[in-house]
Amino acid sequence: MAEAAETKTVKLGPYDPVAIEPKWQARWERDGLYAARVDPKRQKFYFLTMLPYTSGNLHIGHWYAMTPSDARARYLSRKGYNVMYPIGFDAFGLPAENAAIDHNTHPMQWTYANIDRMRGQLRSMGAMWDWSREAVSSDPEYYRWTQWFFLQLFKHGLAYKKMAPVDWCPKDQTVLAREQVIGEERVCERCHTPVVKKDLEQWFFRITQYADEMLDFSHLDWPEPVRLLQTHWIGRSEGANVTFHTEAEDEIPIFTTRPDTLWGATFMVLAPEHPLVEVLTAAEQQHAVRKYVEKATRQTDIQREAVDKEKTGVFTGGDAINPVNGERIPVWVADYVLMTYGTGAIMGVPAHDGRDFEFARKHGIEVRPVIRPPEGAAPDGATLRVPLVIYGEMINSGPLSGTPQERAIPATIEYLEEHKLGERAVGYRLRDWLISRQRYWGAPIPIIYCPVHGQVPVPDGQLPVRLPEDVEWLPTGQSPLKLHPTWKQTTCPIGGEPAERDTDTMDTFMCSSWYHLRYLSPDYSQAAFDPEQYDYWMPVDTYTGGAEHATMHLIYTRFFHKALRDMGIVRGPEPMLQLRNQGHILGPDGFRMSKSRGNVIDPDEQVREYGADSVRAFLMFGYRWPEGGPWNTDNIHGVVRWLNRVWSLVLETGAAEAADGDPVARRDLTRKVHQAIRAVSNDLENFEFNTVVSELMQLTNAITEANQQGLAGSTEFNSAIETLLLLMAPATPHIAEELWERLGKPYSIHTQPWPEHDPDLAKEELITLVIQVDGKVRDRITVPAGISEVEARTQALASAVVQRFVGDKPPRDVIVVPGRLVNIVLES
RNA sequence: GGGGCGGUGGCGGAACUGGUAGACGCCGAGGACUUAAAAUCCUCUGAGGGUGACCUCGUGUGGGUUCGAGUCCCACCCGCCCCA
Repeated sequence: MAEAAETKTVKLGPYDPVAIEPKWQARWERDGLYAARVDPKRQKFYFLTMLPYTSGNLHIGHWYAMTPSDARARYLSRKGYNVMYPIGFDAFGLPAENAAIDHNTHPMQWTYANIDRMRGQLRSMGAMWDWSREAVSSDPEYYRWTQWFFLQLFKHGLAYKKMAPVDWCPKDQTVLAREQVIGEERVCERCHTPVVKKDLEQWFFRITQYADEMLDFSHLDWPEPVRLLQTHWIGRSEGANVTFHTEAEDEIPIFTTRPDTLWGATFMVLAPEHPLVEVLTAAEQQHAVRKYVEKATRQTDIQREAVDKEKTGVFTGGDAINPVNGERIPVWVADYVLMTYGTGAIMGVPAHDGRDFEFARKHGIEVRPVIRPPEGAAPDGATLRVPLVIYGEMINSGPLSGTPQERAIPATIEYLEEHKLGERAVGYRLRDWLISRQRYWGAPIPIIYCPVHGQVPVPDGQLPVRLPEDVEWLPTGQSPLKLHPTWKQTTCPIGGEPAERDTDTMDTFMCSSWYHLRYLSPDYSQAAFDPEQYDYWMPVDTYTGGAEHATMHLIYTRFFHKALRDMGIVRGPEPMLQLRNQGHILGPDGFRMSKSRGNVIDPDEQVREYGADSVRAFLMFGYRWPEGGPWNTDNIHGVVRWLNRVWSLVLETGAAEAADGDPVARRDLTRKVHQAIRAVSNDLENFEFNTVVSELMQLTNAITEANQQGLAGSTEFNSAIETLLLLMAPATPHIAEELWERLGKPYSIHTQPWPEHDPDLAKEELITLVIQVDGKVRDRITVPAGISEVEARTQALASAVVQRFVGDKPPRDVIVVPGRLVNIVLES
């Protein structure tokens, strides 16, 4: 008894998050509360959230992405899973160099200073990160393995070097992956400078080899929009490869999804960069073609493909032979055909393609319909006003005329194969992944060029190929490593000849394609990861991050996994089983936060002012997580008030003498508690964080009311308070721990089992039965929850209000929805 | 042009498989406490009308299905994203 009295001596005082939060953060870390260890007896859960780029300051957006994830990871841990929730830094990349230029420092210094600052900021969230698993992609012991993976891809024929026209950013002085060129204006995603084309020898990964497999999402619980985005990005299309010829027998291969329109080809178009342009151009067209090609290459990158753009082009003066009918058709050069897409040449079928139609009409080329619309007569090409982008019966198609719609494409392909003119083919929009970068701050490509042995991989024992620190890394268009006086000079690992290193670095998406593996064992030196850790933890069970990574990181990392799987390095069809995307927090003005706009919300300031728990709870409460929205300076007050109310409610009632109170009120309170357990659990499970907080607020309101009814000190009341704290702990870990301790409960609240709800206790005894007349609510009566349909009907008809509407006419129908409503139908 | 997502009070947002629209919170108004203010607490708060407990309207617009539609179907408008 004396002991009980002592535990109830509770210190009062104002809620001061700034005082309690760092204290608990330090304690949790000291105690290794969140260190995840392999434990075969327990069900593992690998919970991964996209790692931050080391941009210098954590953004409120990071909080928005990470703290609800953390709450869910905490919930799963309390449910009994052995949860691993790691964190690290995506530390290589262009912004480090650009910022270093601005700040007149070294990219490495800039990056590591940022990491230090960001570690502090991340700690202030009070998340359950296992810091012992931290990995930094710019550490030599990390990129050693990035390089090793590159070599594995190389050795398995998945990395190759080729000359290619690539997108070059003149400002950042580097090539970009196609994914990094954005918008109609085709600008660099970082600096928004229009990109230009350049021919360079570059390293590519054969991601296209996995195109088909990546269209299979059957192993994944990923959001439909991301799956669609990836499907469209991969862009599989079925059709045929057909080889046209020039009169000089040069081959012009094309890919078409509409082989059934081959007889309607009345011209061909080559991309300006197409090697045959020069060959085909007639003497009298030389000047015009050369001028056009020059102009096109210069503006290649600006709106070349835009649909609304005028279809410009020039005639080469040369002809090609249509293989199916031997007809000579003129070959044009036009910039609406891209060298990087397909084969860089197309057949022009103006009658049945929008862009070809526009081009033909503009340049006076014949339009010849070869497909009859399902209803109606054969159209006349001369008077056709819109292209017939349709499927139908083949006409004007030589031996295949009359082939019905369903047979048109297969029949044509059979014809092509039979006559050796072409064959069935599958085309993809997806291109191989260009990974070379002519910049400094990245992992060097571990290849040595030997005059005798050619491309020679750096032997594993010599990894990592370290990035030299003493370089002039300012952008010049050349790789900085190339300009270093000695770095590139080496000897051939095979024959010892003087040789040169590759001086490019790798796209940073390479680093982030496997970071989930480094988290398994960041200090492991025998391999990229410790197999024992892999066997236990992989695959990632839940992955959270922004949907904007759908066609980049999320495709690359799937490719990477599948490639490694085929090499026997990893197992399983996919690396990340469940994906959930959060939206974005905008500035209070509704625009994207940016320094130039001055609408950036600094999380540190918010934490100083309101405390981490309030910021966390507000970010969960104020938005639909997948959608996000503008930061709302007012709404956070509601959450702050709530936590203050919880604080004083718990502390004021914690010392209450044992009491009973009204039994009905006690049962009501218990019901609310069990309903809250059910709701909070469901919503954490389903990533519905806004209602998690609203349910916790409702439970707080119910307990406050119970307190006013004099229930404080009763078993039910104490249990309600305890449950409230247990349920709050994932969302607001610090205040929950602090109050838990002040109530004399055992450390730590974060290792307490998650409460289970009892369905019987959660069940309502009385319900409000809605009574409608002709679908309009006319009355509400309170009835026992288990009321029979007959009884519900009787009581509804007896309602005085209803009587007024019903009168003496017998109702046409009465619909009873058990537990919900009765609808009395009078009219038909 | 194609595809995706969304449109609910002054605001953020709730609403289970079609069944009480607006939970929870913000803002606002009134009141209590205070010398006063802040904080806190209480009441009200979709619109219109009858001045409490009554009716009408109301989930982007127009149609439809249904006893009943925010929810399902068709057409359209607007916003955001992706692709051309």
